[in-house]
Amino acid sequence: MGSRLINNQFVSEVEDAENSPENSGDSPSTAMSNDTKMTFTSSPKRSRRAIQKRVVSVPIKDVEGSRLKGDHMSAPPSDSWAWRKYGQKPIKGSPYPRGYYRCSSSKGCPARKQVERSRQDPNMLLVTYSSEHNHPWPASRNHHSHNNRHNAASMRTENTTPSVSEEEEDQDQDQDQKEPINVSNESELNSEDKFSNLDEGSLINGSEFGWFTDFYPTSYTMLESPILTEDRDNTDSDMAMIFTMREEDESLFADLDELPECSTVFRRGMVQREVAHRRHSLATTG
DNA sequence: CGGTTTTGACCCGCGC
DNA sequence: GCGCGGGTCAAAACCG
Repeated sequence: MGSRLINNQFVSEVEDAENSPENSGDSPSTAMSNDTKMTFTSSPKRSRRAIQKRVVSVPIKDVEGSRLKGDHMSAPPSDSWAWRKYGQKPIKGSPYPRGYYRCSSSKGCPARKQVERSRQDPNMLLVTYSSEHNHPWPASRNHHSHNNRHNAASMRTENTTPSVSEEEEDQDQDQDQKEPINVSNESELNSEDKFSNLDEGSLINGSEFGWFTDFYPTSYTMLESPILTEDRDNTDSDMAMIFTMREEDESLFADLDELPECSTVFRRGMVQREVAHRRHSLATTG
C-alpha cells in the first residue's frame, strides 16, 4: 500500500470498505506531515464488499479562509461537482461530526462523499469519496466550476488543498469516475513534511488515479515528486507533480485560470516546467 | 421558487 | 435479542 505525494497531496491506497477517516485517528497507519497527512486503513473485519473510496485530506485552513462558517461545520472541499448535503452525524471518538454529501450534479448520481475533520489534525479535513459519478463531468460543471461560487445553491463547497488517498478494491472500473480534484495552494506546505510513508511514492501514474485522470479527461502523467527524493525543505518549491497534457487539456486549464486555487497549483510548482512552457508556446502560437 | 442545509428519526450491520 | 454506531431519509427551515 502506498501513499504518495502528489503535489502537496498525499495519495494512499486503502482497501476495503472501512470508513475510516476517523479510524485513522487511533489506529492503523497514519502518516506524516503537519499539514498533509494521509492515512489509510485496512479493515480485517469486514471483507464483504469492498467499496472504492478515496480519502482526501485537505488543510482546513484553506477552507476556513474562504468560507468556513461555523467551526463545527466542515466546509466540504469542492471538487467541482455539485454536492448536496444529506446528513450529518457525530462520530464516535471524534469531536467533529461527519457530513454526508451526495452528488447533485446529476439526478441519479450515486456518488457520495463524507467530510469530516481530522481528529488528529483539526486543521485537516478528511474527505472520503465513495461510489462513482454515473455521469460525465456535469455539463453544468463547466460553468459551475467557474461560477459555482456564485451559484450558492448548487455549489457551496470550496476549493481546498487536498491530499488524496485512494482506496481500491475489487471494483475494476475506475473509469466512471471523474473527480475534479482541486489541487491548490501553497499555504499548507510547511517546511517539514516528512513523508516517511511514501515509499514507492515517487512515480505517479495517471492510471492509478482513475478518478483524477478521468476528471481531467485526458491523460495526465504525473511524474514524480522530488519531495521524497530529496530536500523537502523546499517543499513548496519542490513539489513537483508534473502533468503531461494535451492541448485540449490545456484549454481546460486555461479555463481554470478562473479557478483560483486549482490554477494556482497547476501553475505553481508542478506544472511549471512541463506544462508551463507548453502553455506558453501555445499562448504564443495560438 | 427551486435547490440546499439542518436535524431528528429510521434502518441496518455488527458485536456481545 | 439488544445496544451501538454509522449511513440515509425526509420534513422543515433557509437562501439567493
